[in-house]
Amino acid sequence: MSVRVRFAPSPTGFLHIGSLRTALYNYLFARHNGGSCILRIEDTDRTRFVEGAIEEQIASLAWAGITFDEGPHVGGNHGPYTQSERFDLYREYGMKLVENGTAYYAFDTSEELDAMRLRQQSAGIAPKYDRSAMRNQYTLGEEETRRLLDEGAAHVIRLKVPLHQDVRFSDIIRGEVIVNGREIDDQILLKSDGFPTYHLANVVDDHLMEITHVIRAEEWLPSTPKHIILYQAFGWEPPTFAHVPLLLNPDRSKMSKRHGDVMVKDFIRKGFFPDALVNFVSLCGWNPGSDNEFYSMQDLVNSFTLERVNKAGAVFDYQKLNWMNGEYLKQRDPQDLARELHPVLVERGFNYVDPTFVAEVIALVRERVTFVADIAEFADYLFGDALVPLSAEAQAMLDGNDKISSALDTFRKGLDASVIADADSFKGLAQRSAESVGLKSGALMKPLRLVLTHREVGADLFRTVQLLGLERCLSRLDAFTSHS
RNA sequence: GCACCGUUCGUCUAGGGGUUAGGACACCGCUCUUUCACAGCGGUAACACGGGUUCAAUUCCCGUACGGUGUACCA
Repeated sequence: MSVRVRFAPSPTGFLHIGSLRTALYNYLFARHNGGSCILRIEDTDRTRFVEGAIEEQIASLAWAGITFDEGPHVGGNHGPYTQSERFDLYREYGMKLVENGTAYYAFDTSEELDAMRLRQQSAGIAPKYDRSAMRNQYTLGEEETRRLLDEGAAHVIRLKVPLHQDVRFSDIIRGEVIVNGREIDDQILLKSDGFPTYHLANVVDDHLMEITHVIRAEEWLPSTPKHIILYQAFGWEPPTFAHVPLLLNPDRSKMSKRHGDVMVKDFIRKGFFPDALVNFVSLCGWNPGSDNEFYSMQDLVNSFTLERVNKAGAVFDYQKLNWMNGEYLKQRDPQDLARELHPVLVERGFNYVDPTFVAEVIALVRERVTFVADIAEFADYLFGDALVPLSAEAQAMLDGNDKISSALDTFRKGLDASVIADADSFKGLAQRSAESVGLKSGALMKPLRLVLTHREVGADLFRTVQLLGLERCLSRLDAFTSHS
């Protein structure tokens, strides 16, 4: 039987970075095994539905290079892939369980349930549906149940959990997990609005869609026994489970927006490369047992196995992600990067944005920044004529320093096309200019950089001068001279 | 509270009965250098604790501690 996995988000908001990783692991596992990766939308909670969320999540996944073989957007033989479109199915399967005695009607109001939990809490026992004390099919009797149903009373259908039975399943990542039946709640399967809960819909769909491996976040581990019971109740073979560890905040709690950006769209907006993000995220909780840290999507597909997924949660290290993006930045084709940077430059109103020129600037400065867009700020003096104001320290260094002024003046007089064309000529001129006032050439470089770029740090000054061009260099030197 | 899951440098991790416990990010230092960065070299830094089992345990077992997740008519 060929592998079939699914990624099953709910359309309640933007795609979370943790979800991206879960989707990625599903995708990698499917590709690695020549199987299918299915997208299923779990929108059974009508109150939490967010307009446009499905589209956003699919787009974020696609941005990362994660595509699906079946799903609401691409079709397939096991559709529909949106649970709200499968509404009737769940009722039908829920009723099968009522008929075979593994599920039952319950009529309790939420107030009654709250009261029950309160009672249990104060009695110091675990909150759990009390089948023998609440208002349900068993306590009310067949006749009364029938009557309530006939008169259209609000009701739910609950799973009848076998009390005296250990539930066990094998998780690829965790190993054998055993839970005592008495710990498991009589989960609601069908809500009073007729919609299924996650638990029912999930099991029914995974079975009907012939899912072989359920790869999902660790937060689902505690409810997996319910799902196993559900499979048993239906008489179905459960899929293989693999619960992947959580992505964590620095304080080791479940990763949330409290500590920084967590939505994929935030990472896109910040300018991360999709392959850098995918590379980084794949290594949060998994590694192929090698010291190499750089993997293309194809590399990941080739080496991914669930057996090498870690058990413990991983703190999401933004700093290391930045580093990795910088590494990708250094390997990208400058021409491609120029295309990406262009709109940013235009938006900032720069006028030196010829693609070839921009690519040269990128090649010069990219090892100093993390994102392509940073280059617009880092090398603004190359893209436009307006310079940022000099810092106070820079001003102090240049002001009233006769030696430097004089050396700069000498430099300006000697600057011509031939100097700009050749690094040695440039260095020679700088040296002569400096020595003319008894300075070392190094002592002139900083003032020169300040005058030409208004920045204290930057890339190689000769290359910078070259890219600036003679005209701009002269006019900036002149502007300095006329001020001093 | 109860259930489940987890625990190797600050972080991501490799490893696994006998190792100088390896790599990466970050940090510190040196080299290079016109600055910053890159690169190169070097450094600080970890097996949560207690019992077993064993000739030997960081590695296997059991506890404890700590942490996380779950405990909804949410997923």
